[in-house]
Amino acid sequence: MPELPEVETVMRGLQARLEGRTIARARLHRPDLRWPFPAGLVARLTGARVAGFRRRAKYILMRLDGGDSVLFHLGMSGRMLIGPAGANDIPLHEHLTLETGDGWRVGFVDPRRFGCVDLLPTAQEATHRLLAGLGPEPLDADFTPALLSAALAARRTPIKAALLDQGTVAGLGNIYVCEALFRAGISPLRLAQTVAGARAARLVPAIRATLAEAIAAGGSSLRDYVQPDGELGYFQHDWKVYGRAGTACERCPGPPGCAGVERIVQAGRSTFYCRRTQR
DNA sequence: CAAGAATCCTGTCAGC
DNA sequence: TGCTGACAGGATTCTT
Repeated sequence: MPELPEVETVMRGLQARLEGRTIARARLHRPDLRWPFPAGLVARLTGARVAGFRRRAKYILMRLDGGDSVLFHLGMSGRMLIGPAGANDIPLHEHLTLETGDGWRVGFVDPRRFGCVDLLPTAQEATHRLLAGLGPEPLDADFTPALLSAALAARRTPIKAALLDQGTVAGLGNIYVCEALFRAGISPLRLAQTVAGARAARLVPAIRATLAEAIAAGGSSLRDYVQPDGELGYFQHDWKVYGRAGTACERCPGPPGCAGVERIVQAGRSTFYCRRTQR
């Protein structure tokens, strides 16, 4: 589920609870998620002070005093739950539990186990195997129409697939790609290399605005990014096309001119779009 | 090489 | 109410 805005919001929630605190206790409840947990993870976490956080694409990096970073990826179903420390029972599918010196508990829950956790020297974040190949951050100033069209110039795949490729631009997933293409008025079926010039000039701000609005919604709807049940980061969204097949497209007058939002399948994944306004 | 398919895993929901 | 099959927001790895 989590794409860039959700990951950003989860990270801010972790920041509020963990930054500057000491991890008094760390527990693993199984040996692996997508890959084995790194050797020495629990030992390194225990007693460590959390120096800060950053996000890169859909990865959360928790920096520890002493120069190591813990990398988290939430996969499809990963969640962070917080609550008071002390309870010894482990919620279903909670695989890693942290407890802070000031009495908070953070649990990493991931039923499908597509997520991952790694431990690396902070100085090597940029060259880590999972981070090295990532494209530009879409909210950074260097993500420009010129940069995007250069990245797309040789791509003979639909723009939908090219934007899902984390090497083109980092952090978009199926939902935000659909939403950004709708906002930009670009068909998901369009060949990636033809997204240049005016189309690239529309797409970059569309991606930025779609993500920024979602992050803002997360920040305003949750106090300290925590839901009442202790879940970090998730919030209600108002999609324009995602999951809305068969409903009216808000930009169109309706039938017979427009069939409304349609669902198609591209590379095995659902795409939602309006064929009248997205060209 | 690039692009599409298969794959990991569990939960949920629609339909019978 | 159970059962079955389709599907889910990711990203690597395998095939073509």
